[in-house]
Amino acid sequence: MGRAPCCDKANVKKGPWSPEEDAKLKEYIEKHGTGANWIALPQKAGLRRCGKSCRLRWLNYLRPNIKHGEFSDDEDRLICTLFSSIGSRWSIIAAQLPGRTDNDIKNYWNTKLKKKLFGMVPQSQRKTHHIHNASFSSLLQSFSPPSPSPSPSLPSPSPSSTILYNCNNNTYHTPGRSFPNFEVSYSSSFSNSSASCITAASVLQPPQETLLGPMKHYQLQDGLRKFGGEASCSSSDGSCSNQISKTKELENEYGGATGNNGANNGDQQIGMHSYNFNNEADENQKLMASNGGEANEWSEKSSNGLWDETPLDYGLEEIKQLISTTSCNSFSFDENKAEEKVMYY
DNA sequence: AATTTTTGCAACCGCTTCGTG
DNA sequence: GCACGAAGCGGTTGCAAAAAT
Repeated sequence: MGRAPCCDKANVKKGPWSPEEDAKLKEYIEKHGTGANWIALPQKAGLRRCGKSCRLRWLNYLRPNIKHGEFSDDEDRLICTLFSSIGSRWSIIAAQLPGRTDNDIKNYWNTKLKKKLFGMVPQSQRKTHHIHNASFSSLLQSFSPPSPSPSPSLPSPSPSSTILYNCNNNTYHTPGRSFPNFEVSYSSSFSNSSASCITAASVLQPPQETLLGPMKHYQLQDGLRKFGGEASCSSSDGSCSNQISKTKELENEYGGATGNNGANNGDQQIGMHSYNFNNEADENQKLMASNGGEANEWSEKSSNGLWDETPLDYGLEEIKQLISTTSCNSFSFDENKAEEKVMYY
């Protein structure tokens, strides 16, 4: 037995709204409000539409003070900061951007901002990713989760070693050490060894209970799927799931939670991506050898991938500027604004 | 000029959360 | 505490317009 439909599908119009329908809906809501009942509204307003559809049309398009068009740099930064803090919780992000809807921001992120931030890497340059040591560290910091800071006992990447990324379980590690409490989606850089060549790198929240709170899995992974395929996906069918555990209060996600911060998986490794912080080929070779050649396996796989986009010119400084202008740590969730939005509905 | 591909975004779908009895 | 229905939310889809070939 399936779920009861929210409306009579057979008698409901779908697809784009006509100006007449818009006018009817607007007029009705301006006169009567929503009556806190979207299901009953279309009938009262004389519309052959599903209540959900009416709600969406009103919220995303018809209600007053909706802002359309270009996002400002400030808005970009705010979106990035919030995204790096709370993930793809668009309604919360939208509450911080007056006049913007969650749908708008979601679309903007998926179609433009993500590309701006992460750029794309040509297929020919996907084998070994040489990342400038300091730059990568900076980037890790940019994406690191909000306060409280990770425990000093939480393993962190060695700044001068190679990192192997295991796309099967989304962990990374250096030889002899693994870091199951962090996730790194693959990053990309170019043969140019300058510090500004990184276009994509992100540290994701720990995939399991940690000192920072419950498991979270930011949608950055999903974002990267388009650019690189399998490496950014965690599930076996290639899909990328949003594993952010929803709790009633955001601070529960970040504050105070205790958990397992040291339970690593030993040294089991299935290296798929390799990152050479020192840009030293021989070091990387050693690593590959010590890893049973699995880094090579990845190289072969990736070279077959469809990754022919042109990299965007987003250097580290720009990313840092973009993200760190509003520090993650200084971000605070404004419950009042979110509440305002809810009440406006 | 015609066709194909890409992009942007409105709208839909279905799951989760919330409120109420 | 449970069941149910409505609202909220985020991922995905479909399609028109723009860009590329």
